[in-house]
Amino acid sequence: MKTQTRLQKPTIKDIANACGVSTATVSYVLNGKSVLRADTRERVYQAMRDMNYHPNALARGLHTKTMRALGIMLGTVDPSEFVVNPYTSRILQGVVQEARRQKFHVTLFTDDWLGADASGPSIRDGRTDGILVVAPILGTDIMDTLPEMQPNIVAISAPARPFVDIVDVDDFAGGRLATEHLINLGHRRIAYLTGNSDLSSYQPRLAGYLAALDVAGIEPDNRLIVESHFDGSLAGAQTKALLELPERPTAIFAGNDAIAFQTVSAIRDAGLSVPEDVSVVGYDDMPAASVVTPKLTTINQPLVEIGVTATTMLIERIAASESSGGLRRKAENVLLAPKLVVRDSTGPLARR
Amino acid sequence: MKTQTRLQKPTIKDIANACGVSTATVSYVLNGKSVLRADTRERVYQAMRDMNYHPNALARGLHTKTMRALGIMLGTVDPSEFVVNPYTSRILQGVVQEARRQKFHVTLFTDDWLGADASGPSIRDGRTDGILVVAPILGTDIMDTLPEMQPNIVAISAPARPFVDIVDVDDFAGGRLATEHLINLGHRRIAYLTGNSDLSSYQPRLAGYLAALDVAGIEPDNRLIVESHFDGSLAGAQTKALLELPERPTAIFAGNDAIAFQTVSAIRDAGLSVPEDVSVVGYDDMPAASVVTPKLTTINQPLVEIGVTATTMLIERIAASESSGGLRRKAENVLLAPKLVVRDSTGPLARR
DNA sequence: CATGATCACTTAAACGATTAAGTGATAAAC
DNA sequence: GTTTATCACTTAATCGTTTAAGTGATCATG
Repeated sequence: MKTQTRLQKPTIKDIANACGVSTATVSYVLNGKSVLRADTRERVYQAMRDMNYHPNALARGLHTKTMRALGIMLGTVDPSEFVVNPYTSRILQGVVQEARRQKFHVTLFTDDWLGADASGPSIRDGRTDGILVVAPILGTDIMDTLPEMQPNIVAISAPARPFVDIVDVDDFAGGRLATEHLINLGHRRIAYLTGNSDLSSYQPRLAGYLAALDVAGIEPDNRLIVESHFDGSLAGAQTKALLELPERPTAIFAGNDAIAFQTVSAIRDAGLSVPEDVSVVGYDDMPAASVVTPKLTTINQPLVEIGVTATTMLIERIAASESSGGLRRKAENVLLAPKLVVRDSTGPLARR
Repeated sequence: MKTQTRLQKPTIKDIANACGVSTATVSYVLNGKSVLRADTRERVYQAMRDMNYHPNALARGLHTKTMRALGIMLGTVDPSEFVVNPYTSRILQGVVQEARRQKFHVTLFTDDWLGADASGPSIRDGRTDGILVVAPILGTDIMDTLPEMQPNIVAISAPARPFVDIVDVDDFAGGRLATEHLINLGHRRIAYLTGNSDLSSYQPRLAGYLAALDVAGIEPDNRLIVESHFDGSLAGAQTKALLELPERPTAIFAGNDAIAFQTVSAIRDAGLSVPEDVSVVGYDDMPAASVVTPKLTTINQPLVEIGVTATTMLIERIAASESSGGLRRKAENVLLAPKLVVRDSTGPLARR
């Protein structure tokens, strides 16, 4: 039984036997933590190459308690959608980019996260050193339960919590930026087709919109503030309704580009043109925004940068917890600024 | 030193001690593989809840040699781009979707894959049960070296290899489909702005284009076959050149939608219109294709389905290798059919 | 020439699970 | 009343590493 042909992967023991040294020695050449004679080292390397040996990450991780891997918790209801969602996929791009630079792998958790009980198994099972929580839907309690399961957490686009680092784009600034732009063009009746109210971006963007109006001395009109949906499905009908108001808006601030596209279509369907009759500003600066006609004025969010920043912070946190033996660091809170991208869908208020 | 306060995560031993049973018993309640008295089981569950215990996946995986995790090898040069690449990101969506259904996690490997030596460490270090190789660039040798490092492999959009399952879209059919459509509209001078020749889709699509011409009795014209780049950067100038030919093409088959967008722009810049003067068909059916003017006729690839299929096959393969003790299965080869999506950028040949 | 350093390793105890084999008690069978 | 089966566990080996502590040889020191 002992002399069966070696079909199994070789272990450190096989290498040690082949070289006539102990497993400890092999481990030391692997990790370079001890002084070894050059010829021993070379002999071991040679055996590794000959036998096509690669260390087992589980055995190593079991002992060292580090895997050089980050976990990503997909905050959306359907995690597979997360990957193509233009918003989250660019964040993910930043994450992978920075993780790669620092030689970390990235694991997408596929568990169901709804309900505190269900959450947790895989985020603390040792396969990752820390986790990134991306845009959890509002109303879930994961942000309360997670930090005590896994201290190495950085959240993106999430409500603030003690002991959890947060990275987010400044939604207030974004809402204000878009609205100010329209005000500067002379518009005063500015409608706002908001995004979903169950996302954390809802409140601050609305506040930014209202703040801009306030500074300009414009009284907000509740009929001009309509809760739309980020998938754009509601925007057509809602725009139609807005245009049929006694005093119709001369500008529409759309909660994202998908809404903006539908808004533009609806405006045209109503026999009006963009931006001559109605200006439209979007949000997100998706690739399609620069390719449609008219090219969309929109708010660009530094999404890749968010991913990079969050990843940098998480890896820092992991390093800190390794050296400090798990002392809780106080939370950091980073807000990145969105940028206004002026294209062709906005123009000065037409004199009548 | 032994009586320090328990700040560490509890282990199976802690649970066993707390309940006055052996660790084996705790393990059995965890895995339900042995008959236990109901009250013992309940006592153990209670302790787990009280102490907030979760099993360590590394320790478990070390013994069982399975992690319920899939690895993804990003075949592109820059893996972070992979995530937003409209092609690969939809495949990834299918992968995550199916992995989630079967309760597998998905790990994005961030290693450098260029060069046979560099490749390999993490794909066989035990952290995943199998790997998916997505669209490796042609000319790399990973497809030769990988299978012997990790038998559980399924490749997407990769050149065929013994013992490696391949899932791909039928590029020949796609090239023929697009060309036939133009031929059916009466076109005979049909240019082809190909994609990058270093990708495996190049040859079969070109063959499909030529086959369609051949069936229609059209002599291929080398001046009409131009190697472009998938990022669209070359297409503008190349289209301009095509339009300046003595007998200019009446239709252009673009290697992908990005190329098609630039082609349409260039046609307009030349004072011509789409589809009246020149028909354009794209490839990929990106989201933007249905949003531009004119809406783009294009070839839709079942990308999500590719991801799902590949993942299903990989998980089957993993299950098979677990039960058969690593016997090599013969390779399967699945080709999925692309679909023609007719929109507004193609029209019948104008009578002159 | 005993003492201490230094070198180049080896020994052996972890890490946190799983699981085949063993055990003692009770119940059923003959 | 001995044997056998069943139940409900426990014992102990194992998975493949890491690493603190130990060891024997060689060399320099006072």
